Amino acid sequence: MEREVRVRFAPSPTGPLHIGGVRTALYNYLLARKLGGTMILRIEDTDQNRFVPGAEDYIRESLEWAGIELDESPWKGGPYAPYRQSERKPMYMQYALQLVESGHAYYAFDTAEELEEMRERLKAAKVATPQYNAITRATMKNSLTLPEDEVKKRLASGEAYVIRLKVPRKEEIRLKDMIRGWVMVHSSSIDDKVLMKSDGMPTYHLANIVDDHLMKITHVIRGEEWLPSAPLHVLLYRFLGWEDTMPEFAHLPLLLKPDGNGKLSKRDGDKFGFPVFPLEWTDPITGDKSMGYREKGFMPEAFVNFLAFLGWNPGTQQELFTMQELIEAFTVERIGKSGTKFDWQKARWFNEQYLRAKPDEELAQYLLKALEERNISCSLEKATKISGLMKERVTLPSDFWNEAVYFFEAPTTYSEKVASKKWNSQAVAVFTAFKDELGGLTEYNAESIKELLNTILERNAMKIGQVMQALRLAVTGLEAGPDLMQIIEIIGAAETKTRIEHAIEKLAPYAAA
RNA sequence: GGUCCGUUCGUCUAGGGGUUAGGACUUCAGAUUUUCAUUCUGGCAACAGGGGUUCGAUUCCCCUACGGACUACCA
Repeated sequence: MEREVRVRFAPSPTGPLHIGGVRTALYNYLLARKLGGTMILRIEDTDQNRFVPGAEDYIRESLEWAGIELDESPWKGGPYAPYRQSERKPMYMQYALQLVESGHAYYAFDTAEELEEMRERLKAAKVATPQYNAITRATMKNSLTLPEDEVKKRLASGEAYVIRLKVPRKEEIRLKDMIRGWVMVHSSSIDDKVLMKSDGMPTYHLANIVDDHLMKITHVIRGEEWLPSAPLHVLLYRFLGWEDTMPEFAHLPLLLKPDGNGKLSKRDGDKFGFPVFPLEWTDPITGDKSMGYREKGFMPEAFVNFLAFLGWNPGTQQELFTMQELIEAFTVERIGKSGTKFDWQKARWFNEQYLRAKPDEELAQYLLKALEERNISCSLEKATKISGLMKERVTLPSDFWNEAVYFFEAPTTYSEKVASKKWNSQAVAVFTAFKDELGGLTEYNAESIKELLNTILERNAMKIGQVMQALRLAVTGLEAGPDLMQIIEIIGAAETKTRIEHAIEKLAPYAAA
């Protein structure tokens, strides 16, 4: 009984998709592609109260950016459309009614106050888990306790009601999870979950089973937070008569906070100083901004590679994977069982690796963009050269500008440390000759510049190590950076001359000392 | 509280009845370099605890501890 593999990612549009969600989507995608199956996205918007404008677009854009392709989705359509549960609303009631008719569900008329009262009562009676279940339902207002004609009357009068699942009192429910193996839960620990809400919408529990069945889903990969309700879902498949085509389940370990307490949440981004969302998000109500990996300058390939390794590994020493390689290497069996703490350092490391693998000319685009924003003109050739010099020392694309400002702007301040240690009259003598002769070079490049410097040093009976730091100081104002001769080549003879002259003037007190 | 899930270096993890318990990130030291970074070499660093089973347990079983999730007419 080999069915065509169909997996789905089913987020609800209640806010920005967080990286845990992206990882879930990624694993679904990897499995689908690995097995030649279909990747489906379904929007779970059965809670109208929690709808957040823009969230759906955010989900689409995030997945697109990450390179997770959808074969069927609300935006693309597909053979099982619609792919928004709100648009599928008319489909659910019949299944709920089917369950009522077969005796596996019932109508309940209890008000919110009555439910609250019941819970309070049970709590007072020291019941461990106050819930609407096989025992307590006998004391509530539902079609199990009310006379039949009373129920009909209430229904006919349009009174608000919900449909609840009639969970068996004593039954061992077994569930096979691809990651955890057999999980056993007793039905007495599950309450009579609401299937249809009083607003006519199904709850997640009903909707996801109905849709997964109708959409012929074969594998459900979702977060571990769903594990406790998975037995309930098994029950639903059974009562609906769909047990033989029930999908396989895989519950992913959670993404945890770096300090090891609880799952990674929205607020952690600000707290720890790294993004927890793929894209920047502005809360439509509060206007609060949350940073995103894309805006931070992460490359989608690095982001995906890093995410894939949060809870999964190929079992080899290889760490850098393209999406295609991930697809080939991915297996559910190699997903870990335990929660994974988020490691920002490692995330940065992945981005560095990807950055360094890029050709200089491509990296130059980041620099060019930063320059454009500041109205500084620069040729592609020059930007490419600078990028090549900088690539070993950047983590994020923004570093290209941050670390290379001195290529475009003369220093206004000088490192005090180097000035006091290395700036002296002998060095100044060398630089004075150096800057004057620089313009006379027939061939102007890093090599000839170095040659010139060496010649002058020889004349003064000095060694290169005695002046390099000071020269760097004069040209860049800094104490560290890439090869200085290359910098001087890129900056040009005239500009270098000006900078040295300026430095000699400004640093005169040090030379005198 | 109850139910369920989990626990190998600080972090991500490999491994699996007998191993010097391996790698990566971080960190430290050395080498190279005009500096810093890179690179290279090397170092520190782990099987939560207690019982079993076994000739032998980090690995299998149980208990404890700790961590986490869930416990809504939210997903």
